[in-house]
Amino acid sequence: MSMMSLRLDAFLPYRLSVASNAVSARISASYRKRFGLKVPEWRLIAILAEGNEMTSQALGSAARIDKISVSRAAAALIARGLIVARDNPGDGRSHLLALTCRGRSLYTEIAPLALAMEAELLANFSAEERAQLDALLKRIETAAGIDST
Amino acid sequence: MSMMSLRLDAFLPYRLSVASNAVSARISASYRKRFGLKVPEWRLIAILAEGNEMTSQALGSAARIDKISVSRAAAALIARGLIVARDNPGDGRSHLLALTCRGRSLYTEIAPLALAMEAELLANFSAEERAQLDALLKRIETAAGIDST
DNA sequence: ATTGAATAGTTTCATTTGCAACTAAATGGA
DNA sequence: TCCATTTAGTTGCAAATGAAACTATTCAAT
Repeated sequence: MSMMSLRLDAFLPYRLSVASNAVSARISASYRKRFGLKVPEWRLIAILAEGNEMTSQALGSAARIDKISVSRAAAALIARGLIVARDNPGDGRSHLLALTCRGRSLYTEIAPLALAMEAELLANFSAEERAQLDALLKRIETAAGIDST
Repeated sequence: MSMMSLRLDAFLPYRLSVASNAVSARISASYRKRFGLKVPEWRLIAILAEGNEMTSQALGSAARIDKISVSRAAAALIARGLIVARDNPGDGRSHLLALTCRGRSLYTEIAPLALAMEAELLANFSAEERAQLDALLKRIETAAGIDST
């Protein structure tokens, strides 16, 4: 039988891309419009808000953003006074980046909004289903190899 | 309690984007390298292979690609002789697009490869888990609104 | 029929992105 | 110590993408 059936509709990369784009279009458009933040900028802020100052590299690996995008996103955030860079005492090539007060305060504005939008999206999902989805996505990532720098 | 915890790591848009990018990086890089096809081009071929000739619009809505990208992808495929356009007898503004022999033969080369890569990715998933993942992704799409034109 | 609004598709232009080359600092040997 | 190599991060340039304007055709209403 030479008839292999590839229905695009049932093809994982397609499914994932469509779902991801649909979600992203909704949510990222919102913090883009309201706060002028692009996705990488928002991610950097979110990561910095979770902990302390860190280098571009650490930031990029935590937020899964390549170094070029980190560089550009950081430059934009610094220009807006949302983060600051200080020399890294341990390595003269890099800086340590941290949220400013304004950055942190922006974060405390966005985060609840982002969570609310996520909650709305997942309104019809039981806790178990959410956990399943999360677990399945993590397994997919692992299977695909964690290279998406 | 004013402490809302948004761990980027557990944030659905982030999770989806990372998973989608990881999968896409793997698979789309492969048919890009081997066949010189970009994602939209591959999608058009896959949709056309499923059925008969159709207009750009129908194609775009089936493949979830906006009309600009359809236009460009179709132009590229026509230039390579993988699809043909003929006047749409029913509407002078549009064309009917269909695979050429070469296009179909390219498809029969790629499709098994694509399915094999998908299978590899899902190797550790039971049939039930695959079905779950698929169903959950579809529900997410629906919840996010089917606008990702 | 004729005109005004809507639709299919393309093109142009501005923005975004990604790669490769670059600077600067650190590391690891001879 | 000095040189070669690696690593951190930035920048310049080319390709990709997206929004808005544009052309051509159809549709709807008079």
